Amino acid sequence: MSEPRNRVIPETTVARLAVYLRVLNGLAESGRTSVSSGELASAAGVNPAGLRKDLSYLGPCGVRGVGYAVPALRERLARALGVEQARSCVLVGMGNLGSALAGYAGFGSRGFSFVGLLDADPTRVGDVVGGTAVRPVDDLEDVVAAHGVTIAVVTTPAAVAQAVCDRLVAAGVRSIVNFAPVALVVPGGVDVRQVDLSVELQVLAFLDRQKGVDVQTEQVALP
Amino acid sequence: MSEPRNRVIPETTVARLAVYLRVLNGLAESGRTSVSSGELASAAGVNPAGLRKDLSYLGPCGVRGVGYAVPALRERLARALGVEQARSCVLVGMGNLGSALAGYAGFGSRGFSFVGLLDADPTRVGDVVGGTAVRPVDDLEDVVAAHGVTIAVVTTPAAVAQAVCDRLVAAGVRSIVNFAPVALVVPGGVDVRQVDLSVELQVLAFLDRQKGVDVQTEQVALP
DNA sequence: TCTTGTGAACTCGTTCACAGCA
DNA sequence: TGCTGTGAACGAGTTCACAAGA
Repeated sequence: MSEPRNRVIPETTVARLAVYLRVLNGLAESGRTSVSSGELASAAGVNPAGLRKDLSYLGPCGVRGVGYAVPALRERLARALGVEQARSCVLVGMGNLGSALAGYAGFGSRGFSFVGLLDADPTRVGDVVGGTAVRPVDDLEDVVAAHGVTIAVVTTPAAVAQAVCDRLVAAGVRSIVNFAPVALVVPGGVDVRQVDLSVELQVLAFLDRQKGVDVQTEQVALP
Repeated sequence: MSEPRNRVIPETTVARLAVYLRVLNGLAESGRTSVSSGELASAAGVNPAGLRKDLSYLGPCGVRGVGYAVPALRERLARALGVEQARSCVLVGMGNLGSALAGYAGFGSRGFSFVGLLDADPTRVGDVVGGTAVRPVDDLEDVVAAHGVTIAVVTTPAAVAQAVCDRLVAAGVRSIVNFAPVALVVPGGVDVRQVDLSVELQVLAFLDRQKGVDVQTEQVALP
């Protein structure tokens, strides 16, 4: 059988599979029909052996001595990631970041559709972002129930993120991406992925400063 | 001495140190003067032992039997992360996401200042975001040189990200946070941190779907 | 006695090297 | 011959358990 094996797929691998799928979509658009692990790996910015190991979690999906068939692999990945049918999500907090995410066309093509954009600010309610009208946050429970939403994105101010999270969980949401800079407390069975944009910058600054120190040290060491 | 040891600090630890610092800032505002590893860990969403190990890279900074002094630890972390003096950054691509990042007040308080906001679209040039005026992307080299910028944020469309990256590197930038969904190719000595917002959502969707499957399986298994 | 600091064990993910097969 | 698929070696990071010390 070519069905996925009973192995559990590590989260790190799932994240990379999503990247491979994005690259394959680009290749398919260019009319490419076949690709090697080396080429795919360099386009995705990973090690070729690692890419093959990642794909091996889905069972054999290439041809030895040749490479991978682009359309077949694309379909295989899409199915493994569950991108075949669009998944309904809600987004709470239509500030700058929330608006950016809601307006990002990339989500639609990757199997996500925002069925609810919610904000507590009455002046924002009614705005149309990415084709969807912003609704008052009081509608949260209604929207989640009406569409059977299980995935939510939180882009509220930190101060209200936990309260919003509690309401989402109570309404039936089981998976949350949190952009607010606080650690959310959730009951078991609920997944939270914490994304802190300024941490990325801070890590980079740390590495950058180390480079600077190294350069200084070298300069001091030189005559 | 209480100076940092010569150990190399893992990137994963650096990222968490930034989170601890954020939590400490909140505690300091509340007037808290002392905190235990357990409390700090739960506020940051990590394991207490791991937190202590993270802090130990900076050398001993707590009091056994008591905990950590909030102001002292705050200063220690700020110094380790290099947040004392503001670092100059440029941001290229003032679309939705770029505007959101540029307008995010959190960066200022965390030691970053955007000295250049650049965009290729003439209709955006002149807009003021977060107190800084948007300039044409042609000014890239001038801005980088004038401020000695070594850190850049790329929020352009994917199609032009590599070209922008090449210009940044040629101008002297050594550290890049890339939000465009392509793997940037850079020479040695240049760090790139790739952030793909839709990958977060995709991983979450995968986990969410697995839960659904598990539930279904359970339901099938029930009488 | 309480909490920190840390070596040691362990788990997880990555890399390597080569067997397997068109 | 060439590239995939994968067990095995390796290394990084996390967790544990306890010694050290206020």
